[in-house]
Amino acid sequence: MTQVKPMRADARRNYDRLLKVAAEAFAEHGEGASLDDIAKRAGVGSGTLYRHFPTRQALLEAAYVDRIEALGARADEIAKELPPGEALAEWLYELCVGTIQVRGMKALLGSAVTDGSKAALTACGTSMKGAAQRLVEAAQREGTLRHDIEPIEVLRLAHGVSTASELANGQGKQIRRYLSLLTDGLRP
Amino acid sequence: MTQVKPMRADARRNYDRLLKVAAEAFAEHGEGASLDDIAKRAGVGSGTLYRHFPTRQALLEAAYVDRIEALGARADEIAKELPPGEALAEWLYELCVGTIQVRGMKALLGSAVTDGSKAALTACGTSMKGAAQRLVEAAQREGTLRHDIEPIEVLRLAHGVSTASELANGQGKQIRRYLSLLTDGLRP
DNA sequence: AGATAAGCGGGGACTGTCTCCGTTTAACCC
DNA sequence: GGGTTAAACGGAGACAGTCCCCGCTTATCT
Repeated sequence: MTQVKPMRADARRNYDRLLKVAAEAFAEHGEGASLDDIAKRAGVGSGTLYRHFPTRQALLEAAYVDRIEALGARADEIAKELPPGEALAEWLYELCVGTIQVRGMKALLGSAVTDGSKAALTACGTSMKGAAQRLVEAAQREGTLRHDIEPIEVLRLAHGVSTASELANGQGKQIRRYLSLLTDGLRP
Repeated sequence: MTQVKPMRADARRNYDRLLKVAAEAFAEHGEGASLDDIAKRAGVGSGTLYRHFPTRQALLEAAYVDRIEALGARADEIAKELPPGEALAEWLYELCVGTIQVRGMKALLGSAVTDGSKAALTACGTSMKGAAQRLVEAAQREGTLRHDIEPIEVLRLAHGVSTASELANGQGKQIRRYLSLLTDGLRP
């Protein structure tokens, strides 16, 4: 489903450059980075940017899908190496680190787990929810995680932990600490 | 230290109207509400707004100090009615509810507990930290709360819980649930 | 090479922020 | 009351960002 017809060569070139520049810009200035500026730095007009990516959200998502999907794949790797409970904790840790370090990703992951918006069906949202579901269900089967909790709730809570850690501003030192508080609370 | 010289009558009038309108606007449109629009709705020029409140943050704070201080006072009321551990939990609940319901307050409370910015010394930051400290220390003395946790960390974690609850979008139903997860994790 | 439609890009309308400075007016003194 | 003065006002305008529109360019196919 990537594309019914292959893109024209120039379109493809511009698309790729925009993505590359956007990832840098969002990482540097956060999700509020100037879109016209991204267009300029990619050497295209703003019209081109808005045609490829109608909203800021769309660009944000496109710029980080690969990273998100890597995180999804990472869930399965970790699941092979550690017992379910620890695997979940470790994956959440990596998720939080990513959320904080790559500045633009916070907004993206946040909207991916927001209830009630139409953003629920984005590619990266699906990927995250899938990964979370596998780890959560395994941990519940093992008996190290409460049964009265849904995968998406775990993602939301992890987002909360990221927010709290960000406030502490200690270059991520707090993440493990705060996350362990959460996992303690999540035991049966 | 309210004011060395009393304000001129017109200045005081404008100041008050701005505050009233600002509280409404922030509640309605969130922290991003248009400042020029607030000025217009208050019937003053934008210059007047910016003279009284040099930054968005300043206006936000001025608009909600009374609410914040009420929350500070509430801490002591609750402390009289409930044993320390429960008192802390109840106060955090009210704090989270306020954070979510009054849209503009989230940004304000967030920056109040952010480490490393100069915003640390704001009036409402001090008020919150004081209230948190009293409840946290009481609970620790009682033995229902870990000793290796600081008051400000509790505030940051509560902010995280608010964020997570907000994502769930269930009109605050999740708050108790998510908060109890946190308090479970915070037990010794 | 020529036809054609996909794609480009930047000008411009619009919204919001924030400052500057000429004008107004409250407060004080006689 | 009337005059003086400094505090306060207000809105024009410079600037930055978003986003759309439409005449021009160019990749692709024959």
